Amino acid sequence: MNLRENDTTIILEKTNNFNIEQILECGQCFRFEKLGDMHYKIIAFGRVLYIKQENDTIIMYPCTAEDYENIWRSYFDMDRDYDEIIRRISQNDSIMQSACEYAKGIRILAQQPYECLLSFIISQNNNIPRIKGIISRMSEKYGVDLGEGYAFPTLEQLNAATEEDLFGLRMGFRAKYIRDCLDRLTAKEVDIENTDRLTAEELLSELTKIKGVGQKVAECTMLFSMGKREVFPTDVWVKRVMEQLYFNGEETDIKTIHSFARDKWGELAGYAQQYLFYYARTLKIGTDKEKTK
DNA sequence: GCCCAGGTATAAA
DNA sequence: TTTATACATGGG
Repeated sequence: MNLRENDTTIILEKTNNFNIEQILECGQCFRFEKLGDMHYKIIAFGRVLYIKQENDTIIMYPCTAEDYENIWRSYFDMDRDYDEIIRRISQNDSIMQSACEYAKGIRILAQQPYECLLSFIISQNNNIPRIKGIISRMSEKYGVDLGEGYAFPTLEQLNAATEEDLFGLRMGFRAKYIRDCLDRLTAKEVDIENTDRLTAEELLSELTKIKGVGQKVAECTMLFSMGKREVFPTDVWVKRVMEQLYFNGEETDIKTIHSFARDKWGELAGYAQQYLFYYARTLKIGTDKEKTK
């Protein structure tokens, strides 16, 4: 992979396993806007980034070499060998081979834990377009104006909001959960910054102290912002695709799915999960209007 | 109008 | 311990 640059644009050439549409639309983050085919606007780390992809060439702007090295390189997980991951999780597994072939451009982003946690609290029993809307309204009202968008509000900024204020953003019953989360982070009852030394199990019990945070929200937060690649968040789509393809159409439960995934994919289960999620949701696998492609 | 959405808290059995 | 239900909102 070569890298060229000028003042405000970064161009990456010959990238592998990078598809900006799949990366953004696979349900791991919510602060992006589609501008055109393979052309997106992202807000993260208090910045607006435009990104356009043509085959294996990626253009990012405005972006200095320093921005790329300090922020976006790790955000897009550029130093990971995804060929190797796909090889390992799909060996002797024709189902995972299909999912990886379909979604081979996915990368698991390294988001900020605080933003990720709040976003996935909002995500519960909710759909992606509406989740994006709620987070967008929250950012417009409480976040910093970046000129071409609003930053995700900091803990200090959001602390100005009462539960009623949050409810006014049309997040519904999740308002009390967000308020509880903010309170516990402010009181430092829950620490989401220094998590590298904690196991996924330890982090699960830490995060689930927060009201409205159960296993699923905790696992998404761990996978998408804390580098815990072994967790296997299991939502309705993952459950569906697992039941249909791995459990022969039989109904099963989360526990069974988790131990199956841990045995089969081990420390790479998070990647397997994300390929399956995109595969299942995009093709509507396991529903009556399932797409055949 | 109905069903569903990257679930969880709470009550009841 | 497991199972049932409420929860706010809006897209399809």
